[in-house]
Amino acid sequence: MSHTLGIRQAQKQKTRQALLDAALELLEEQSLSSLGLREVTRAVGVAPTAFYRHFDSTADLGVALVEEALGSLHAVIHDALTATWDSDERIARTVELIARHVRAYPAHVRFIARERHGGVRRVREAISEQLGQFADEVRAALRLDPEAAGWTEEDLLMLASLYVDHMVITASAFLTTAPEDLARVSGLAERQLRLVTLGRKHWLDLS
Amino acid sequence: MSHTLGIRQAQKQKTRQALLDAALELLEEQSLSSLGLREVTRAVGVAPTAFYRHFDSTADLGVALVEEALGSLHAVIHDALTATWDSDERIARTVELIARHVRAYPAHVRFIARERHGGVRRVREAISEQLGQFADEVRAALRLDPEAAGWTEEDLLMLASLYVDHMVITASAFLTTAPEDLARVSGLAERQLRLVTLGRKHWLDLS
DNA sequence: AAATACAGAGAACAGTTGTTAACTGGATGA
DNA sequence: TCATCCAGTTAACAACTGTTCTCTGTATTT
Repeated sequence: MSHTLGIRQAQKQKTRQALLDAALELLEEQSLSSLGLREVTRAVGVAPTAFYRHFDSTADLGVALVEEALGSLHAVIHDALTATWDSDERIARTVELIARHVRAYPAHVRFIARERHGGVRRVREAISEQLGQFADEVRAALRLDPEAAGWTEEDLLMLASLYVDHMVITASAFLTTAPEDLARVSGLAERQLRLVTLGRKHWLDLS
Repeated sequence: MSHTLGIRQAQKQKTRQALLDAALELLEEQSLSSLGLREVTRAVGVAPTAFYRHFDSTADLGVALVEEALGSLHAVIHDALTATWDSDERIARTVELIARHVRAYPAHVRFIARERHGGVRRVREAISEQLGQFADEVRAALRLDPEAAGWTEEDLLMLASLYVDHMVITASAFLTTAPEDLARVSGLAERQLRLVTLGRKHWLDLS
């Protein structure tokens, strides 16, 4: 049911995307709070004033980038979690999934890691909301597992948050690791996940 | 053996500290990569050129801030880890220690969380080095525990990294939490630590 | 075919930035 | 006491910033 865009709107979206792409690249070596609107338009090759046709400010652009970087991940996470392998293989595949994603979209990952605690309030809030949503989706997926019997929703969310935070940390670690050390980082992340999973198995032993 | 500084050097250190303090405050609502040298000197009330008597650039100042924020923490961490309470109380006290530190030095904590993945390479590296050192110190402390029998050094470092990362995340969470929700965040962090500790207890069950 | 909407261009604005050079005046050391 | 040092000042620079207003040309609508 996707309505074909007119020439005009199509061109507009193209410029908008060019601005987002240019910004993302410029953000590889600086933070959003130092990104200037002129800098972005210069990189794209349009007049500075054209920026205002798409965004109110660079902060506004940042919020759009959050959507671009995290919006499409919900489906991926859902698939990864509902696949039912045995525990150890599931861990290895999850870490591999993260590694692939970082390789495919390094600039997006860097942006999220950087701006999660960055200097622009609205962007922090947008990221926080998305990650909170991830945690809740993970919690829902964990609920389906037989092992979740006896767990409170609160404790499931506690575990889900641990997983999500660990995912972000791992992604960021992949980003700053030289190619020859990637395997070491993978191994580290896997063992950490295995330890957490072990804790999960014994959570109800006596509480 | 601390040699009394001359009037001259004393005054110099005083302005230097004033620059660091002003910068730290300005950094509460922006990132280091957008912090201008004139901005800092204006806040202190000295001429812009005076800045160069103390730092080459704002990146240089950032590295100094890392030292100020994390340098004094090694001793604190050491004390917290060698104290021998039983496990659950130890966890509660650790989380409480973090909460206190965040309340006492919020700007320092914010700075570290923000610049850990921030836009200035040298500062990222300085933080990474300090956190890596923390992890190694935690590993050494874990080694002393009877429970570490049978553990490889690699696995101990794996666990230590998990603790350090969790500490940073928790500190950052305290920072962005309204006073009435602090208890909830404490509870969450404690349960996560308890789960990790549970995994630790069963790590050698069959590997 | 004519009227309108609107993405982008152009020019100009006041204010900001980092950095250089030459200077001042009080603490320091001979 | 006198020469030296040096933390901080003053003034000036070219370059840059976000934002405003006015204009243009083409796609869209009537």
